Amino acid sequence: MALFLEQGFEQTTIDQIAAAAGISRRSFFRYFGTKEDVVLGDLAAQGLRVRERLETIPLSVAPWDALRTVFWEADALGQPPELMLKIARMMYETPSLRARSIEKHLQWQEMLVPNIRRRLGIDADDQEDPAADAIVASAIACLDIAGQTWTRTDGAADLADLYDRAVRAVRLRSG
Amino acid sequence: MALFLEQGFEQTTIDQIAAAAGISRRSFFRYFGTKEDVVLGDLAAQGLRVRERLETIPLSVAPWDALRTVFWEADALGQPPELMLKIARMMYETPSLRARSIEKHLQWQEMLVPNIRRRLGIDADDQEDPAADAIVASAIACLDIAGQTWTRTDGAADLADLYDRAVRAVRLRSG
DNA sequence: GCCTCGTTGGCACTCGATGCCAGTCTGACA
DNA sequence: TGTCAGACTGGCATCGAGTGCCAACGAGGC
Repeated sequence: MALFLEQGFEQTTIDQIAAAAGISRRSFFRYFGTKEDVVLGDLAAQGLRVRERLETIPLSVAPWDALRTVFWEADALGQPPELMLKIARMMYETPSLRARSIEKHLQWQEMLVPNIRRRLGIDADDQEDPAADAIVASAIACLDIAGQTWTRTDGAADLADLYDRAVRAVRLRSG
Repeated sequence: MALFLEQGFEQTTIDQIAAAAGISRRSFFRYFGTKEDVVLGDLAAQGLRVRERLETIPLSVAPWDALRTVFWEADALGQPPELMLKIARMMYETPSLRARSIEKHLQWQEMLVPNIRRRLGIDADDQEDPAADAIVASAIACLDIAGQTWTRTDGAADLADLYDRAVRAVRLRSG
């Protein structure tokens, strides 16, 4: 990660990473399927945690409220904000990273939709209703936008607050 | 495209495409920056058209209504549905294609947000308001979900109708 | 001491993508 | 008609990501 931040993601080769980590190039690919996974590896595991947490929330809670809750509990940044900001900025500026992160978020989608479908009372074998998918996709989009805005303001604004404002804008009748 | 549909996107090499097109491998990369561009090349141009069309819609029209209008006018499929279905299915099933298509849609985002900001009356130099970004991102997410649902139902449902249902689900107060 | 299994590293290879250079074609111009 | 510029093309070399295969090493069980 230090190498990435120092000289850029695309400019850093696997050879450099392997050398810095004291392992062989071949071993690197045993731990990380792709170069992007070094940065985005947590996202997959985080998705699992979000899903598990979502299951514990009563089905009576409306989709948007339930999603809002689980997003921020599973967040658990744990890293110093200054570092997070640098990583986030790299993510938003590197096309391949950005694409992969969205791809990972699509996996979140698959993990969360079944629960949201139940929440909406949609038949399990109804393939045609886009409601649950749309809500989850929009919620994740808002999460993404919140992060993007957060980086744009150099971390000045509060992430959760930005998310709320994003959701409000999307769902406001006057929009 | 025939090669892709026949043997799959990833299984098709540039050499095969070049040979089939009667050009050299090197020339291929002069026409298409990447292999994905063969499938997704239109998306970029389509984005430009969407933006231009959006500019012609009075600022008094609300964001969601304006976006809905421009999405379907710039659609212009023009292809037989059976073929579109196969291509769409390939797009949703091939990770690299899916990632690139999302990347292209992110470019749409950048193109459309300024107009939506004006529509919402947001100051041009207000970096912190996520409203316009959130609306555009959600709308594009709904478009994506509509397409995905459309493929899942083998093209049975109407695409525009699916989009409307997706948006309605997202914006419904009871969600 | 032997055998097994998991981890590792090296090697070769495929494939996407890029830079460089030389050849070809066309159209303008004297 | 000869020539010159510029666009298009192909071939070549190269880089970097990612994969398959096999041999070597080391820890632990029997």
